[in-house]
Amino acid sequence: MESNSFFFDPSASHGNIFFLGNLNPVLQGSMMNMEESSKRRPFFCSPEDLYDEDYYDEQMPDKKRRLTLEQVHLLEKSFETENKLEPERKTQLAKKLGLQPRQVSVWFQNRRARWKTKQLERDFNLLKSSYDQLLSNYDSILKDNQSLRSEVSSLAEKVQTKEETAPVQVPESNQLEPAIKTEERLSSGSVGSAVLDENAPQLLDSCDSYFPSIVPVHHLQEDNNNNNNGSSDNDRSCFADVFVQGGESFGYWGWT
DNA sequence: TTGTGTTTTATTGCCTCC
DNA sequence: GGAGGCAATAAAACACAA
Repeated sequence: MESNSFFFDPSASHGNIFFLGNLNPVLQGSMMNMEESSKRRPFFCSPEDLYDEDYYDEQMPDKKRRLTLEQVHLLEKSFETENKLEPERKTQLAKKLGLQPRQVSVWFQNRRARWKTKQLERDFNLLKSSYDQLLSNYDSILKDNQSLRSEVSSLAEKVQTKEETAPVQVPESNQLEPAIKTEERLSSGSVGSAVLDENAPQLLDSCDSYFPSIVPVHHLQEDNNNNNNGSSDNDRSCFADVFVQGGESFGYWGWT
């Protein structure tokens, strides 16, 4: 079994017992009733007594004993400087704390495990907040997209009305083509966009998305198909065709 | 006081490195 | 093959509500 000496804190100012706020019932009992305990054994009168393993074996066989605050504090400090324990430091610490080297290495082992858990927790929270941020950006883009769409269709309506009431006079040879192009360009829901000109970023007929992790690719493909039919009202589908220039996306978050 | 959930100490078994 | 690390787990110690 491990050392039974840890109630002794060599660095404590009193030079013997380091009293904890949370002592186990056995110890608390012995402290509450000093007279009784002193009958059994002189109450930790010297460090040597504390190393008397036979005594502990009698009193608390195979019981786990918690480290004192002071011991933990020192171990924590040591852990801060280096979370791995080389043999020399282990023996030094063990000596200083009155622990078995094995106890020190076990403590470091457990401490690393705790640190890892905490780290995972932190990473999770970080990822979650980043995800939430993306989601809220996504929502606002959806809204923008929706309002732009309605703007486009209202403009298209206006243009159409204007053309019906006052047909544009064009040379005979070119009369048909521009009219068709206008229709095409202004028709909503297609992959192309009426609000984009040649110099504007072009839409890619692909599944590229700002949100690869949010919008599944197969979903985007379906949406694109719908778009090509010119009948989709799905906002996601519009978003799937995020503006892309030269094969690189650009957008809210400035990534390329 | 007791039941229950959490934390801490310790063990075991497996893996990697030298 | 031994030493040391890690994950999983046990069990004691502890906190706290009812």
